[in-house]
Amino acid sequence: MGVKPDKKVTLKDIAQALGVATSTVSNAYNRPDQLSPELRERIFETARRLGYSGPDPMARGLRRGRVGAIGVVYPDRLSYAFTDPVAPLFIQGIALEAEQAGYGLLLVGSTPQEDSTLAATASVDGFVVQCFADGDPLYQAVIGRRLPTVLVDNFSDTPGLPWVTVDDVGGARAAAEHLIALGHRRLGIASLELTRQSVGGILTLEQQAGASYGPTRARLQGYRVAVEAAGLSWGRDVVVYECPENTLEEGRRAAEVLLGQSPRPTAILAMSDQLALGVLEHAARQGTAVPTGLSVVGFDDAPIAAQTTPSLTTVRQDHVEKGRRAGQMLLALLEGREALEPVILPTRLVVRESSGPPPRS
Amino acid sequence: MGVKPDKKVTLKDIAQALGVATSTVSNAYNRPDQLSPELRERIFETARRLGYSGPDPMARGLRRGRVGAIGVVYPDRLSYAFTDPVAPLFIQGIALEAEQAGYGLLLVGSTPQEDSTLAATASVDGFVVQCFADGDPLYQAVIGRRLPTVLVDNFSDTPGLPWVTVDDVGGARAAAEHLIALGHRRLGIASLELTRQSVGGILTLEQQAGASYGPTRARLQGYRVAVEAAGLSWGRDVVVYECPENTLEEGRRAAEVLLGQSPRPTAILAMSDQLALGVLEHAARQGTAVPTGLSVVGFDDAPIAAQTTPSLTTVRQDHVEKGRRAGQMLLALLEGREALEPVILPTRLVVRESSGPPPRS
DNA sequence: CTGAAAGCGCTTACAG
DNA sequence: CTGAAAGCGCTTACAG
Repeated sequence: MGVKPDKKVTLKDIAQALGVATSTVSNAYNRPDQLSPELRERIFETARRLGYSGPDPMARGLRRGRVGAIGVVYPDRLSYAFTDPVAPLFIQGIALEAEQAGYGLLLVGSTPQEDSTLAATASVDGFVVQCFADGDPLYQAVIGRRLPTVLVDNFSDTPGLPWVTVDDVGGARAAAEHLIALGHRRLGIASLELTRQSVGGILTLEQQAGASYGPTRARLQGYRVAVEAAGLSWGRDVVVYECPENTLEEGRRAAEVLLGQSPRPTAILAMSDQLALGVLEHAARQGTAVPTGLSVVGFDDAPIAAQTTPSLTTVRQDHVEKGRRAGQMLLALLEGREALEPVILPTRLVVRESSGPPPRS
Repeated sequence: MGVKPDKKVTLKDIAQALGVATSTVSNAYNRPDQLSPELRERIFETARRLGYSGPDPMARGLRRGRVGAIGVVYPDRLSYAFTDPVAPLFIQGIALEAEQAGYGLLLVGSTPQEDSTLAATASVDGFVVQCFADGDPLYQAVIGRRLPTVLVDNFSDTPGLPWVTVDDVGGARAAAEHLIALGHRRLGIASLELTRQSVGGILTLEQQAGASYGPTRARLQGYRVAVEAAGLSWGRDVVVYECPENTLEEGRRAAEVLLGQSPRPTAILAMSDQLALGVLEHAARQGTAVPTGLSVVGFDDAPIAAQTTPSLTTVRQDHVEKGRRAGQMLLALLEGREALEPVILPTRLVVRESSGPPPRS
């Protein structure tokens, strides 16, 4: 340490040392116009000398009812958040707005102990909450705080809070339509989690109906609309595999299982680029050429999607913008401005090299 | 909103409603063993009914002298942090430790207004500070807080605080030695910033001597040791181009300028993978084959380095581990345990496809 | 321009 | 097991 003082120096100490009232010292920091520049400088000088680092943030926060921090809540362990290449983009978007307004970002996730104390005890002025499953205790803890809160990504039980989401249904539909238009008649889906703590595997129709995560549910629906509009049977021509985690490994496993089905799918729709990259990896290892032997379509348009070989056909959503909008909505609430209207951001199919006609057979 | 109560419900309200002392209500939340389970349940029941969401974090923080948050300070605008593919890994490392101990992560950067108020007013128990240039006001503001603080990445003026860094000198040296061993005699360096708010460009020897950022200085030194050990002249055989930002675009520009020198370098050492990827892009656009026409070596071993075509030869450092160690050191301080010793993490050259012998000429 | 006083919402010895 | 009291460090009307 070395710098840690023996006892905390407070505003009061400065006031005493100078023989002025504490309110005057407070004013020196918060209302420069309320005292002479000379006195103000003497106060700062004394503060420096005594090692006073300015008003204590917690005491000030308590008094003012504002700390200057936005809570960004991740539905899982925080360390997992950074496994996903698009999570940083979303946070960047929030940061863009927060830094303008002078707010910091408090990242909150679940703890290994599975309690939700962090959300219950986080010193923040409001929350941005992303993609929770119904009944998640962490989510309940956040809502229980009754702070200004913005919901991101298709919540199923939105309690009247402002929200921003993306057109998951439309994006998924466009992805499936693209493959069907190319001639594919047998599709595999590498799905994100449907419910909390799912174990993964091939899903029955009944299990699919129980999807609790908003984006997952919406994307399944979008795929299905396209499939049925083309006269195909969702139950017979499509296999859905649920990945218990959004990782490369699970993407590989999904590909392995899906390609082991018979009849074999000629294309795989992945609900994230992360999963799609795993599918590409599996294909490369198996010597399956993409797109001639297998078509792959992702979701997100992560920066890496354009850089892989082959580059990835995917559904683009603007994660930075999603974060910005959420930040704007929350700041409007925090600053007492008029609440912003909910927003549905567009998605857009980006066709690259990983999709093509199915192999002739 | 909808959920915002008219007036804040406090612990006192619960106590009054039940006719017990406030301390009893407080105990219900903090010391379950201090009262009967029945009374405790009645208290929670009343809290639910009145819409009390538990003890106010700020008041509790003020009283206890602890908020449960670690400040992670980024030397620039926070939104830039997520431009770098390795920043999330570092944060992930800190998160891994913080979530174990029940701490949240408060991300703090500079604000567009260039003041350092956020660092001065952030409600945190301690700081992890990464890579500041000498005299940066944001850094001064953090140090001025006199909170437990851990320094990451080669600080030049370390005021006796615990720190973790990596062997930048050794890594850079290994990278340069690798190229020299392959036969390269003329090197270009795509450098990270040397000082705050630098404008970039080719650097004179004198300018190089003024490097203020620790890692930049250390890597320049490492490259130089290798160059001079091989009997080459640092001033004559090496061109250093400073990139004012760590982005793909600046990497492209660096390549453009460096390859415009005469004699032309046959290899480029980039101080980050991000810059190296920019160099690769420029080469691809110019039709310069890598590694046959140009060798490129990065720094970091970001996840994407293995995925590019050609894959990137680079210096590996473990960003997650760096974050973990910083987190461990800070937590040791916060929890009053014995301070951990400073750590220098190893770096290691990872040879991939982007480096080879120079073209014959 | 300056100062005395109240109070933000809680926790913690301490006494019973 | 329960309660009265002090105080964490500050800001904000308010009076002068």
